This record gives sequence, structure tokens and C-alpha cells, in this order.
Amino acid sequence: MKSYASFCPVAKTAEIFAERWTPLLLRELCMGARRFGELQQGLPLISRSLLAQRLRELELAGVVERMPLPDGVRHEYRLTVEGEAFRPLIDLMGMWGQTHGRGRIRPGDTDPAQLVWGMRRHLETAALPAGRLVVQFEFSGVTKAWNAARYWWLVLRRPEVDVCQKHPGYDVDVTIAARLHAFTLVWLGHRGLAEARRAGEVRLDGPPPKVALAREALGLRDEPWVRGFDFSPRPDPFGPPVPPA
Amino acid sequence: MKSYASFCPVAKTAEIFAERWTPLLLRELCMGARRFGELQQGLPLISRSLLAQRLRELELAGVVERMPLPDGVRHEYRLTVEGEAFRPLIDLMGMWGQTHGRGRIRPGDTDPAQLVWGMRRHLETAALPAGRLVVQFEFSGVTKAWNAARYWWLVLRRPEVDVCQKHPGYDVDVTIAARLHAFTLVWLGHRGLAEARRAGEVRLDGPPPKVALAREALGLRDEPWVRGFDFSPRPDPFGPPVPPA
DNA sequence: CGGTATCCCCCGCGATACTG
DNA sequence: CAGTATCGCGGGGGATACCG
Repeated sequence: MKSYASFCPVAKTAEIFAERWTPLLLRELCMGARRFGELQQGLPLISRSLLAQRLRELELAGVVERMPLPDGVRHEYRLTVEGEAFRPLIDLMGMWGQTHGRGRIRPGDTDPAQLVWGMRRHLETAALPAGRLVVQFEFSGVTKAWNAARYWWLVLRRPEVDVCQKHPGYDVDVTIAARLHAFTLVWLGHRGLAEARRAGEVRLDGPPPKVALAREALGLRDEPWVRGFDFSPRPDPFGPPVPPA
Repeated sequence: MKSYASFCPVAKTAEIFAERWTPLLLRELCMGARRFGELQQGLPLISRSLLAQRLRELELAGVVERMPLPDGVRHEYRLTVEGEAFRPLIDLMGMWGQTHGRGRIRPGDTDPAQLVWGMRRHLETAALPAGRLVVQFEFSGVTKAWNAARYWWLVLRRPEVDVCQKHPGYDVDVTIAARLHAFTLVWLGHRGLAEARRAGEVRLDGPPPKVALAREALGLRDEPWVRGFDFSPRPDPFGPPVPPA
């Protein structure tokens, strides 16, 4: 949190907000991440020391509140009111990225885990099928050495999405076999599914009605579009199951 | 422009936007600064090499366009369409700073030159007096060694504001003698003028009607408020005089 | 003035080890 | 697991020189 030695409101905000990793850390907190491990999972490449340092800085800045958990060891981190006020900035950064970041995503930016967990986080629960739908992913062209598992499963059943790294036991309804980079762009809306299929980079296999359900649930459109992302809180993926409303 | 190795739209935007100095540089470009020297004046503490580097990075990112000037030596820098799209982000950062940055401004953040030039940039031309109004500033409590001139003059005459470091020749209408830090907070709206006067940290001397005009023109209110700042382009302060409309 | 090239220092950050 | 403390390296960035 190095000072700009300026009273300009933009500079004062930049001192807090525009440090390395901070916007992404705030994104995680905006989405409801509370524990150190959760935050680290959302920021796969940050080192623990740096994460701890950033959290300390944000606490000092009055943006994050850190409360001891009953176990006396762990803590809970949450945004203060001032921190919550960064949410519109995160939203706007997401929009800039979605409209002007097209063409900036290199293969090295993609990673199956981020992608699948990101889908879980951002899927519209309303668009999920009422019955269970199991989608299996087989990614090719995975460049990152770490966490490069090629097979993933998504179990969709309104209003929940489960992510699995092992076959979930249920029968697979739809198999998506795709180049990781291509499918990531389709997910983001930067490429149309139709074009990616024509190029042979994405395949959806399964009974047509199921495939249609999966496309609807995942928001995979034939033509490119600007997918909006919502950064409001999600239920803790590792917390206790939410009681049915 | 270090990568986060992530396809997340927020991360992609952060790679470009959330680097040190970049938000402030974009603020300057948003306000219409075009030449290297102008940019450097708006970012007093940046080194020339770093400014050049940032401009190069932003050009590479397609955010800034760099065009040679006829003299074959200098260049003109301006925002591309993608760069223009950062304006809402700058505005929002300004708002965050104005509403949540109160109390974060330390005496070391203040500087007479920044303050006076900032007033020139952000004054509402509509609120300026029709006739000429000359305001003299005498700052005390200036901590910065460099560019610490204590005396400044503002010549207000709708729709123009002139900044002088020497007595402009015209008779002075209003003299503002103030502690730099206190007056900066009053200007920002973080402190009320009434309270600052009571504390003896700001004095306005001159015929009451003129003082009232100056207060109106400068937006100095008795009670604290959230002053909004506009970052849309201003006429070049060193360019040719604008022909009267 | 408006930059570019070079040098070099400092500190930001990663790696590692340690603790409850 | 959830951090804290320490060490050591690399590169980000300041200072300077130089050029058109």
C-alpha cells in the first residue's frame, strides 16, 4: 500500500485498490469467500505470505474485518461497509474485461479447475434443469502443469451445482470434449459455440434433448455474446448444505 | 503489466488497469492531457522513465494511441476507444475516494501546486463570476520541500480560470490565508468551511460580497459535503486560447 | 523540452521452516 | 489447516547520462 502522496480521490482509492492481487482478492470477498483457504483457492497463484500481507493491509485500511473463529486458530474475513463499496468497481472491471478483454486471453491463462469452479460460481441457478443432469468434461490442450486434471464432472440439479474430479457415480448425460482454450472462450461468450464446433475444437455428445438442456444451463450460445458475470455472494462450496427453502 | 495467468475478466482488466500509476495516468488522459510534459505535471512524483514505460505498455495494450507530432520529436498521446471505456472506472474510483477516503488524507499528501491546479481543473465554469475576481492564496503548514511556493493567485472570469505563481497585476479581491492541509479538506468537502474558520485554520479576507462570490465560485461550503469531481476533458492549460464562442 | 538507454539499489515477493 | 517469521533473489523503478 504505497502512497502516491496526493490528496486526489482517485489516487487515494488507487493506493488501496490498485495494488497487485487486491482487485482479485476483493472479487473473492465480494463473492462471499470468508476463510483463508477459500481465498487462496480463488487466487491460485498467490503465495500465502502475500495473501496474509494483503489481508493485513486491507484490514488496516478498514476495508476488511478479521474476526477470530471459535477454534481460536482460524479467522473469518469479511468486507466492511467501506469494502462493500468496492463492489461496483469489481463489477465494472468485469464488464470492461468482458467487452474489451476479448482477444487478450492466451492459452496460458486457462486452467480446468478455474474454469469448472468458475462455472459453478457463476451459473444462473434459475437456468438449471429441475432433474439431475450430469455433464462430463474432457479437456485437451491443457498447458498448465499443476492441477491439470483433464476430466471433470458437473452435476446440475436446480438449484445446485456439484463439481467432481472423479466420476460422480451417476450416469453421464452429456460429454463435452473440447480444447480448453476454445471452450473457455465459448464459456465467456467471446466465441460462438457454432463456430467452435465447426472448427472441431468443441464437441457435445449425448442425446439431443440432454445436450440442449446442458447448453441452456451452461449458457453456451451459438453466437458470440457478452456474458454478464454476477459477483454477489454464493453459498460456501465447502460449508454445510443449505437447507431447502 | 504482469499477468495473473487467469481468464477471469476482472483479472484481465486488473492486468492493464491496476498497475502502479496507471489509474492516475488514465485520469490525466481522461481529462484531456495529451503531451508527455502535461502528463508528467499531473503525476508529479513519477519518474520520466516509468511514465514512458507505462505509456508504452498502455499503447501495447491498445488503450493509448501514440501519434508523432509534426516537429518529428514529440508525440501526442490519447485514449483509444478501449481506453475511453476506463472512464467510468476512474469516475467510480473518484467517488469511492470522496465518500470513503475521508480521514485518509495526511498532511504529506497535500501540495499547493496540485491543489491550485486541481481547483483550476475542476471548477464549475458556470459558477464563475461574470466579472474578474482575483483570489490570493497564502498557505501555511506546507510540508513538501519541492514546489512549496506558498503564494498563488487565481484569476476567475467566466468561463476561464488562470493560475499564477506571481502577483497577476490586477488588484486582489479576496485573500485566503489557510493551513494547506485544512484548506485542502475544505476544498474536497471533507471539512466544513465554518468549522475550519472557527478553528482558525482558514481565513477569507476581503469585502463580504467578493468573499461570497469567491466561496460560490470555489464551492467552499460551510458544512461538509461530498463534492463530485468531473474527469471529462478540459482545454489544454498551455494551449492556444480558446476563441470566444 | 521529450524522450531513450544504462546502471544499480532496494524491497516486493516467493520459498521455506516453524507453530498451534 | 491457518497462519507467522525469516531469508534471499529478481526485477521494478529511481537517478543519471545522453540525444534530437
